[in-house]
Amino acid sequence: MEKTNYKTRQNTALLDYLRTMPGKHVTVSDICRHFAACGDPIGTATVYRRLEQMVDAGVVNKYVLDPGSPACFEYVPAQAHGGEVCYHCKCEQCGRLIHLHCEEVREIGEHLRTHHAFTLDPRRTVFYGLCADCAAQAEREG
Amino acid sequence: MEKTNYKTRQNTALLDYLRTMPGKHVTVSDICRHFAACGDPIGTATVYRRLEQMVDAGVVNKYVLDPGSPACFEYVPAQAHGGEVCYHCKCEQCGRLIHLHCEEVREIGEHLRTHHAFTLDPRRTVFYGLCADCAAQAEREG
DNA sequence: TTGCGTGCAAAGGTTTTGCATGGCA
DNA sequence: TGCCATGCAAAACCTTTGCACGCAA
Repeated sequence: MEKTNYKTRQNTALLDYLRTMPGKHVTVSDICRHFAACGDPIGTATVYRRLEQMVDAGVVNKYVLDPGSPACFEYVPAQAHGGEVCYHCKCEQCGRLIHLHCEEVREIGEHLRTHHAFTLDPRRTVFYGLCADCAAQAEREG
Repeated sequence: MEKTNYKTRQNTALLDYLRTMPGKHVTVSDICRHFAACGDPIGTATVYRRLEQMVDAGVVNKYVLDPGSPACFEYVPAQAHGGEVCYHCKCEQCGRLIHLHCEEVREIGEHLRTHHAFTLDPRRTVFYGLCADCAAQAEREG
């Protein structure tokens, strides 16, 4: 269902920028600040619109943390497209993003489909929680 | 870290209302509309403030789905306090929210903790994908 | 009487949308 | 030339906060 995709300066620049940091997450304001600093500014609305397209196309992942705080976007490396899909764990404390390639984890998708009639979308699904460091710290603090 | 807790009309009414629908999701505007219709209105700010307290106390769960759309709140039945949380599947197509109480699904948390040193937070984690109906429809059209 | 709880209104922030202009094809 | 993409500004939205008043203890 991808719409037309003109090759504009902004479109190309945005994708190139995201490609330089696969797996890293950035916010819309991060992106706008970057291009503004480069002397090649891109409008906020345009960034939102292009990003939404990329998410639909599966090229970019979108993560929603808290309401009020901006959403995070992340470029998905090419090898992950359509083949090696990975899940993500996001630490609520330090924001660290952990990639999962474990087969056991992927089985959850199978379980959901067969037992719950639900087709899981790994691109959109994020496991939230605490990473080892932050969990240990929370443990100490009580 | 719970603060003082006066027994006010609003506080009691809100908790009573939530208790009538354990496991169901409501938004802040849902709540306000309900009490306004009852002729016993409660201010929006108050609802937010009391809800935040209840979340801290573990009496209520808060789910953040999409930015822009309101957060969902859910009363946690007494027997569930302290661990018995459920997972959620959100259909990207029709927006339907499905509750999961399956033990197999919950095992994913165990796996993540033991094999990936990640402490899963079920209250924040939402599985995105397609429900049975929408998946079937996508199949036909695709 | 003390101090928290309440509610209104306004602020704060992110995201979306309307509309005229500019650029790709 | 036709039409989509862009960008500015304003709107829409949820949520938080400031402040005066009311009510529980």
